[in-house]
Amino acid sequence: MKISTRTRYGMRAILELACAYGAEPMQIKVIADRQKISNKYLEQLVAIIKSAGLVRSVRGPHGGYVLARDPAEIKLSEIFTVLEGQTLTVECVDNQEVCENSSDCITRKLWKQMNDAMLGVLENQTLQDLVKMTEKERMNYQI
Amino acid sequence: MKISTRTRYGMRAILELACAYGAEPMQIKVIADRQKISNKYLEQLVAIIKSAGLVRSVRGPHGGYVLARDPAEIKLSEIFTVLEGQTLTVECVDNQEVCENSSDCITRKLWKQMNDAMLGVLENQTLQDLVKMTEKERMNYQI
DNA sequence: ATAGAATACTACTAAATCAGTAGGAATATA
DNA sequence: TATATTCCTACTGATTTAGTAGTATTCTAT
Repeated sequence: MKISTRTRYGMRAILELACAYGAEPMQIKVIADRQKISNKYLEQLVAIIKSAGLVRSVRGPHGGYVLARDPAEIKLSEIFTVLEGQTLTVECVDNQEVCENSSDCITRKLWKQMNDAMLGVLENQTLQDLVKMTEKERMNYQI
Repeated sequence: MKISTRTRYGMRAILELACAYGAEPMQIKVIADRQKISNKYLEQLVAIIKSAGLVRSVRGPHGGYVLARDPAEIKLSEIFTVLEGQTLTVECVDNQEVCENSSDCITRKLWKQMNDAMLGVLENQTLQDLVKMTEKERMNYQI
């Protein structure tokens, strides 16, 4: 059970944009270089994030991408869902109807516990929290 | 991000064996029928569980499988790991060396939180807990 | 105007994984 | 010896993943 590269790259990319919130648009190329991600692949990932309304784009020279909302207003769960899909463990957790036994399935209760445990982590943090951690990390590095 | 069918089926199968702990060996066929799982596929899954030492087998007529240890002594994390693999979110969480940036990677901290959240669920429950829930569920049904 | 910088769009692909199916070998029981 | 069961291995179609590739579109600056 792994988080896809798509989600890992996408999260790193949007964190870059969150760190640059309020500044000039940032280009795919810049993010790709910094994060060591394939330029072309990242293009597609950012397109996904954009179509979800999390970032806006500016075309042409000096263009790039900017975060669409304040980092404090973007929960990590929202980003994760866009990139990885809604299901965190098993489909029947979100959608009882996919299995007729779901109402009294014991293992489903287990998957739901795991699901909710992850969801708690993602719901209780925003991009702003990651930005702060990034800044703190950079300070440590400088000292 | 989904838990594989392998893990879901395998967990249901071992729960059947846990419910039958102390009784006669239970055959693949019986489990497969009850859980509506392909017989042949389940054979392979139980083989995985067996090679991990969680169940023992008895060949020939009246044979089948029995849980190798008391259900209370088998943590759910052990079963999950055998079926799904060690990684719950991202490899670098268990294995820092797979990425040179892991030491100051902010997103890794996030994946680790999610990882630990799930692990907490799996570490703090044993098969015995699922057996009890199963019995309770059956009682509700009878009333 | 036009060159160039950037995003936007669409199609293709190699590799891996998943969820099985299939068939027969080995072993124990009655 | 017939039968019930596990054991072992090989194959397969479908899907997903992590890209690569090429071109079209849009905006800016000169």
